[in-house]
Amino acid sequence: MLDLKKVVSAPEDVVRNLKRRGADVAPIVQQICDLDDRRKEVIQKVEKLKQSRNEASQAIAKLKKAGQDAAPILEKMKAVAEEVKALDSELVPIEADIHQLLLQIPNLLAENVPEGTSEAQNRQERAVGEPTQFSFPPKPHFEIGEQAGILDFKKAGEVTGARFVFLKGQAARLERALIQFMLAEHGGRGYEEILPPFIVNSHSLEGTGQFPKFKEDVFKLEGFDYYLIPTAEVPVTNYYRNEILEEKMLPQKFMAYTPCFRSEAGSYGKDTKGMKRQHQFNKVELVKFVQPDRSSEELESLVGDAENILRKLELPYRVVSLCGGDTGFSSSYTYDIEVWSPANMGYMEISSCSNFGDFQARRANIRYRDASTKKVHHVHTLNGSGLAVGRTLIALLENYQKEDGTFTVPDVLKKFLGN
RNA sequence: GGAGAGGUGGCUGAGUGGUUGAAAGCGGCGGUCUUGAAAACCGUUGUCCCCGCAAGGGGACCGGGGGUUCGAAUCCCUCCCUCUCCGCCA
Repeated sequence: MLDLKKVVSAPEDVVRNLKRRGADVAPIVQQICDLDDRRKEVIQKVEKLKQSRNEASQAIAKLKKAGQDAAPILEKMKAVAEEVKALDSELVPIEADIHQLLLQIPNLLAENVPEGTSEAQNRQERAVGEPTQFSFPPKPHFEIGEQAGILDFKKAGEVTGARFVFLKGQAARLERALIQFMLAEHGGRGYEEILPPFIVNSHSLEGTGQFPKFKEDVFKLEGFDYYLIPTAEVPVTNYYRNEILEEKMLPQKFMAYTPCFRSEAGSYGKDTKGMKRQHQFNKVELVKFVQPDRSSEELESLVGDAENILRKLELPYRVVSLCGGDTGFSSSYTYDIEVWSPANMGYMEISSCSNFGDFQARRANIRYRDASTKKVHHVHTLNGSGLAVGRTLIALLENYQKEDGTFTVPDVLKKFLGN
C-alpha cells in the first residue's frame, strides 16, 4: 500500500500518477485526507488527556505510598478516563477506514512505464529467436498431447472439472524435468530454494496485494481462513512479514517450485481449449528482497534469469514492458516474457517479472536496517515467473513438433528426464 | 480428537496492579587500554504515532483483540500460535 504520509502530503501527485493506469483515485484520496485530518485532531486531543492521566496516576501512587488520601484526584480522573475511552473508540473506525481505503489504491507506476490503456500499448523491448518455421501446418499442443495419449483433459473433467488435466507418461516426466531444470539453472545464479506451504491465510494475501480487491480469484478452503496459493509469490514474499532485516542480508533471492491455483473467475470462454489457462498449474517463482536503490537493476537481472531458461530451451520469445493500463495492481513496473506459440501464430505470456517497490513491503511490514545510518526502511520486493511450467510444456510440444505428430526434446532437458 | 504447559526487547530470562520500555546475562555498537587483536573496564543499545524548521516534548506497544481499574506485562474474557503426553494417521 502507499505511504499514508505521502498520500496526504502530495495527494495530487498520487492522483496524477494513477491516472496513467486509467484509474481515478481522486475521490478516495480526498476521503483519506479528510479522515487523516480528523484522525490527527482526535489523537492530539486524546494524547493530551492521556498525558494528564499518566501524571495523575503517578501522583496517586505517591500519595498512596505516603499513606495519604487520593480520593479527590481519583474522582477527577474518573471523568478523564471516560473521555479517553470515548475518544479512543472514535479513533478505531477512522483508522480502520483509512486502512481499508489505502488497501484499495494500486501502486504508483514508475516513470518509465509506457503510456497506454490496454495490452495493445505494451512496448516490445526485444525479440529473441525467429518464430519457428514448419513445412507442415503445426498443431496446437492439446492435439499433439491427446494424440500421443499424454494429455487427458476428458478424464480430468470427470474426476474434477473443467480446466484441469492429467499429464501422463512422457508429459508428466517432461513437466517434472522442466521443474528440475529451472531450479538447477536458477540455483546456479544465486537463488536459494524454498518449498513453501501451498495454503496461506488472508493476511498473507493482503500482504502481497491479492486482497482485498481480488478475493474472487483465489480458492478458499471451507471453514478456514485458508486459501490455495495463486502463486508462490504469496508465501515466499510473506516469509519475512513483520521482520526487520539487517542490510548485510540483502539482497535475498529465493526460488520456489509450487503448484498454483486460480479460480479464473471472469475468464469464462477464454482459452478454454488445452492447458493454457488451468485452475491448477506448476510454476517456478523467483522472489527478491532488495535495497530500494537497487530494485531497478534487480528487475533487469530478474528478467534475464527468466529469459535464460527460454534461451537454453531454444524457444523464441519476446520481452514487453506493460503499459500503465495493463500493469498489475501491486506492481510499479512489469516486464512480460512471451513465448512463441506456433499454433496461434503469436506470442503467449509465460512469465511476468515485476518490481513492487515498497508496496508489498509496506503491506507485509518487511523492513531492513540501513548499515550506515541504522535507520529502518521498507525493503523493495520483486518477483517473476521463471517460468510457468505448464505453458513451457505447451511451447515445447508446439515448437518441437514433427509432422508425424511426435516431438523432440531439447538436449538440456535430457539429463533431467532419466526415470 | 482427548489432557496439560506456555507465549516478555536481537537471543536467554526476571517481573509484587502504581516513575517498568521493562532487572540481569549474552549479543550488537562506540570508547579506554594495546604495535594489533583478545581480555578487562566505561558508555550505549527497540519500533510506531502526534506536535515541532529543529532542539525537544508527548502518546502507544510485553502473541492479537476486548474488558475491569484513576492506573495493567501483571486480574478477567476471547482468538491465534508453540510445546508435552495419549489416541489416530501419510
